[in-house]
Amino acid sequence: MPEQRDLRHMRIRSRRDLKDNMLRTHYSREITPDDDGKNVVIAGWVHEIRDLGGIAFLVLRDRDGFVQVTLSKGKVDEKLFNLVRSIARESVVLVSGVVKREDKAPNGYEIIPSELQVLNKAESPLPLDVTGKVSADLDTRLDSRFMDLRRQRTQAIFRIRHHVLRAIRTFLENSGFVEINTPKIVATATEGGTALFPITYFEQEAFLSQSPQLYKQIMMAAGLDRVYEIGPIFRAEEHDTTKHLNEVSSVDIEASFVTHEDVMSILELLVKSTYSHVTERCKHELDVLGVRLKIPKVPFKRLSYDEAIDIGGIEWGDDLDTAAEKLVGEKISEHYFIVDWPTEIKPYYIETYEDRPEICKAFDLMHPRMEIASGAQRVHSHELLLRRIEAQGLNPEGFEFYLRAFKYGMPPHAGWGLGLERLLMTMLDLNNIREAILFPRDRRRLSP
RNA sequence: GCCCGGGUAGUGUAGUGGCCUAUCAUGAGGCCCUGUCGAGGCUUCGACUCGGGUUCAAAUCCCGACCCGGGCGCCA
Repeated sequence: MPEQRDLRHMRIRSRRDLKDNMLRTHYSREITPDDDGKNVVIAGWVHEIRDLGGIAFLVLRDRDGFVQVTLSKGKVDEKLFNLVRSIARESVVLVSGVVKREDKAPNGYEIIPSELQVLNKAESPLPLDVTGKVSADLDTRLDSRFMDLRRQRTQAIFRIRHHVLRAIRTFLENSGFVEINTPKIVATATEGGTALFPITYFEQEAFLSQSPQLYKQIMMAAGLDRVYEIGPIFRAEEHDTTKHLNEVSSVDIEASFVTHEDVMSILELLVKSTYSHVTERCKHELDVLGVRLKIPKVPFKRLSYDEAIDIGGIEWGDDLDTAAEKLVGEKISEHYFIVDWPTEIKPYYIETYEDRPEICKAFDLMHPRMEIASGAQRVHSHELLLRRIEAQGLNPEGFEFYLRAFKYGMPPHAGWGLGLERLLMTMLDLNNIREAILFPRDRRRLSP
């Protein structure tokens, strides 16, 4: 059983052993001046070559940073010296050599190479400048996203995105949430408003999911109590702004035996803990982006819809338009909630106040720049839910799979959905939401 | 979809009727240079989105198409 032997072999390997079997022995950050005299193999991209005639410097870039490889004429093999001078930037190389402590070198050390392999040549000219000397338009950058991601700034954004996701998962995990995955190919719309992307599902009509709303609610009937999902949602709206995308990453939670107030606390604590985590773990990245994070204080301000429209200068029953959103944002100037929305402008599945059915237990989480999340206490009575669906002019037949879950013991529950890209965009003060997603899908962009 | 602005070397820009065989930076090619770190010096290469029109003359003005940016709308 050769496979079994391999598996056993794998299991006893330490990290060190594994590394010995890889092309490189060290990432740039793993080398210090104290490694003076040590043999290392480093690998990465040729960031720059500075050829001074008698001495040449190759700046090698890997995931973690830069390493200077120094070649002095007469001290290294002449073939190697000439090879280095001829390599096109952004080519992929493997360098074996000795670490030398050197105060004149950028990190206090440099590599004196004994061998250099060009693993893959890069064509020239490059589609955009990686070093940061010349800027490029977002459109140009997105066309060559792989190259754009080699730039420090872009990479910083996506490393922070990784840490934001980690922080969210850790927080929800510690709060008793179970991660789930729900279908992205669906048969019906979740709610009335937003447009859906139709797709062909064998001989049936189907759509890309606009929200996991219905499925996460069904999970409340499954008795999981607290669930969350981080996944894509699709909206076929023809919007063309710096804060909308047609494919978004949504962070959704749903929890049983709680009120909308409870999930609002969870949401504000999650935002706060995400900011803290990023502040602690992404110092370098924040520095690259020139962002100084202020960790928001909880509880966030609660603003009623009535107060919000008063500041925004709009009529009762209207949703906040861009101008109103801006006015309120400027006035509050930190994260806040808008609560107690008119029932008629929110979806059917939101619970109304018993004494005032014209307003409902919905909330939006706002950053001064824009909305970043919305949620509510849900209707959990089958009878009431059916009436609300009909009242919104929707056909209950399409919701049969959903309504069934409310017939056999559905607990009271509440939840919310948070736009990951908007969280990132507001956190890092990015001016376009497309900066916060690797391969944005918008009205005109379907590739790469 | 509407309003406004724009499209110039691989990239980012200057140029609003003749001074444009088009500026600057970056890059690429060649030469010089033994401590660069946005290396430097000399040198060469490389572009007016497309189609139509006005004019003696168009990168520049007009019309149309396509594309891009900003604002708004749509949208939770």
